[in-house]
Amino acid sequence: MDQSICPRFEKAMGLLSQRWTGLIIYQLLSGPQRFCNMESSIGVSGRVLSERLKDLENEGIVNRAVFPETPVRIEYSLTDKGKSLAPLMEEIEKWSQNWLEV
Amino acid sequence: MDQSICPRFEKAMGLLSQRWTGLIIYQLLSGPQRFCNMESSIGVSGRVLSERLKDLENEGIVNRAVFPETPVRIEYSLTDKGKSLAPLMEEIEKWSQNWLEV
DNA sequence: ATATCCAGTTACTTTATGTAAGTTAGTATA
DNA sequence: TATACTAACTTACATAAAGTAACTGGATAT
Repeated sequence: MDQSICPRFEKAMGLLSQRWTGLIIYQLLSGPQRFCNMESSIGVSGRVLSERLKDLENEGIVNRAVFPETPVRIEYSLTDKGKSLAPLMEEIEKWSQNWLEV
Repeated sequence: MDQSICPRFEKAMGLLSQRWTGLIIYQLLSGPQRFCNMESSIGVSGRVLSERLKDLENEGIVNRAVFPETPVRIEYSLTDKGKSLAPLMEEIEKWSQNWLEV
């Protein structure tokens, strides 16, 4: 294994190539979301969603806000770092529309 | 699980979120590569590299060319569909440079 | 008292990936 | 003739990641 690939690029790929991470970010680009909402709209299991949201929070990509209502409301949203992924998501969208069949 | 996410986008994400797929495409953007070369430059095991290259060939993203030399030379390269991922890779590169530490 | 809701967590199963050795074909070397 | 070397895989086995479904806890509503 030599040094040819930029470590930042590798890290970014490592993030995006985690299963569900891309879809989670994509969903959050349309606004803050609740846990149960993401679970059903993305189709990811609670076990993994919980894990991914923690990772993304640790990476500074996702923010977690607690509203002590009844029942408790917790909103996940994108930080600036997270929002800065919008152009990348648009590229994926464009490519998928130009090159993929349904 | 509702219908909110475009199925093409989901498929694109499904491809990119396979471990190693992004790095394989990224490496191939710099030109045709041989199996043993990718194995060492990316750091992926032969078992998975073989699997990924077959998948990408089936998707029409990668082309496999056999040169009957001794020992045999097999070159993997990107098809037009594969090359069309360049802008997306550039976005990942840009984002990683702006937002990630090494 | 029982049930409901959200946001998770836990235990257990299935799938994906890593590791290291083996295979095949064509030379080259001893 | 026998052994060795190379590239490109494949196979068998071990470990890690993800899926599934049941469960928890606090606050209410029936």
